[in-house]
Amino acid sequence: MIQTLKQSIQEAFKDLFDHSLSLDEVKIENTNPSFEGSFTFVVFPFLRVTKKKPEESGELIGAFVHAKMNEIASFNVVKGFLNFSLTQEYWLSYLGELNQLERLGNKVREPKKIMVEYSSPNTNKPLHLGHVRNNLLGYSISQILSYYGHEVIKANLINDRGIHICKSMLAYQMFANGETPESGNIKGDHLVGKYYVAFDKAYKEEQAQLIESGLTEDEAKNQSKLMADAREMLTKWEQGDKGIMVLWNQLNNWVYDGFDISYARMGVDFDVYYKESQTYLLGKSMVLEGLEQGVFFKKDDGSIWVDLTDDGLDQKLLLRADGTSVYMTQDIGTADLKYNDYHMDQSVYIVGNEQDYHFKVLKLVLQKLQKPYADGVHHMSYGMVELPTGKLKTREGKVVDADDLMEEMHATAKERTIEQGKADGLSTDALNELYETLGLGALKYFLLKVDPSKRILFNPADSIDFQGNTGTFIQYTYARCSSILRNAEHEVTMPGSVKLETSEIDLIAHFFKFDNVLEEAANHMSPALIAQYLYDTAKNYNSFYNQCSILKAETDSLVKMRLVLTRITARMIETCGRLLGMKMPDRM
RNA sequence: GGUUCCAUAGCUCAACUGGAUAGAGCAACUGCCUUCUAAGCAGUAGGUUCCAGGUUCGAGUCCUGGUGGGAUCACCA
Repeated sequence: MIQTLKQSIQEAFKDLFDHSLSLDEVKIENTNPSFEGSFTFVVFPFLRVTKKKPEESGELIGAFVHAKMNEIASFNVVKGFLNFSLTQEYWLSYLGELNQLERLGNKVREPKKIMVEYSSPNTNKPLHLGHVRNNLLGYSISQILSYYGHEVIKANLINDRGIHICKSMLAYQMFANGETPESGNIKGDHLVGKYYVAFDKAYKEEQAQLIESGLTEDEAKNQSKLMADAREMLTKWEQGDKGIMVLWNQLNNWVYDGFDISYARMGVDFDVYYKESQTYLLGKSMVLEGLEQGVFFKKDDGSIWVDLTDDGLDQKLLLRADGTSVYMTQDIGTADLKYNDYHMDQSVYIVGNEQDYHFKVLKLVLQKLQKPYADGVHHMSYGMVELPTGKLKTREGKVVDADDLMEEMHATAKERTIEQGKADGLSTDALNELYETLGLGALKYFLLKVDPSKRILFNPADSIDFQGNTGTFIQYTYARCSSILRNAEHEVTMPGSVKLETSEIDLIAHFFKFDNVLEEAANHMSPALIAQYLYDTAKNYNSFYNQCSILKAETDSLVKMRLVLTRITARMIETCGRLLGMKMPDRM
């Protein structure tokens, strides 16, 4: 349809102005809602070609296209904007097509194999709100890419080694008295996180004492026994010390058990797990290889660096003087391992924008090593979640815990449902499922509707809304559609000719935009575009619902057509909701 | 200080990548349940798009320079 319109305009230029335009030059936009019409062609850029005033040019082109295409009911020109309205017949036949579709939305023409790495937690503490945004973004982006037709591998890279892990291990040895998740009746990741915080507390006390005894801050840091112990533990770990390995495995397994529960509740999953402990050695060897090839250089103390000053960056450390690896080292190794496993076209990292620099370096390093996958490395950078007091910091207890948050959302959903008197007639199990669907739906929509690149300010004092532009509103609309479809006695098939109201045309025209939205969302990896579209879908439907009677419409044909509208709305909401990882309730 | 991202209604966010009179939600106010789910709908009010220039038919969007904020520039991960 858009294609035909473009061709007609192309012909109009040929005929009227003897000028050939490529189809790419002809841009069709959606008409601004405050004007009449559905599609708009802006003539301003072509005034040099038409050599006429904007209005006159618009009229000429409009008349030409109108005569040529019988889908076009009318056109109007406002200043340099040529607006086309389509006929009722066209919209009806389009609705009929939609009703036949197995699946809503076009697929990508050239599918790619894409790995999406997300979550990537550290095993020294439980997940917090920041991870929740990461998990939801990663999962949703995977869903969108996959639905659009790409082959997607969801990967989770677990940071299971390093000094931070040793800190919680050390504190566990010192303070835990052998506490286990069972004995303490505490989720494994929370148990380990507790000792990570305990380490920080003990460390701060130690520092305060040292400073009190007359040392400067720097001296105090250097003389810290706790930090020295942690470093020693890291060295022992790298040497494979038996006792350390046992402790390490035990704590990590507790954390994994905890994560599994949180992931399951969030509704996210992974196709493959990588662990830093399995990739850092590979990274080291790649760095040494690069050194041999002369891509990197060695400083006098034996540390290995890459010089990126020609690329506008600084020199960057790749391997410490003592030969131990840094963050970059393991990421180089992981990139290689991933590619050897899957040979994907693109490798997407869902990681916060605080690491923009890191990923710039990583990509450059891989390019310098002439890895075939280097160009496919893409950092999907997103904004941090912050509290009114600033960044989330587990060590300082300034954190919104993921499990607590999900539990609160569930509780609030329960409260609201009971308040509304909608909890009657459902079993306890069904109600619990509903609260979970509503609570998590509100949370997911809240985090995903925001442009990923922007940071989110989360104020724990004001709870996440259940009214207005919220997940609940979307779910409510879905439940409303379901209810109507349940009560319908007619078949949901397209009738013959019926007259469409404005609100009905608006809704159909809105469906028309979905292909475009899906493509944009996939190309930009932006669930926010889907969320926005979902909201508009619900908004349009509710407006229609309030203006038009569906089951009691004047004629059977009207009832059928409106049921089709309802069914497609429900499918659209369900489809888009799935792309965001949101479940839809049949009733609420 | 270098690099980089951001600044839109009281608050939280949009604006189809340069298009028409900058739109939603929350909060405030006014209507609408004997009728398919009122967690809804319709409406009122709320704006010098941080400031100053520039580019052009046209700028919240692009360029330059300010102001304010975030991130990063570690032998931390």
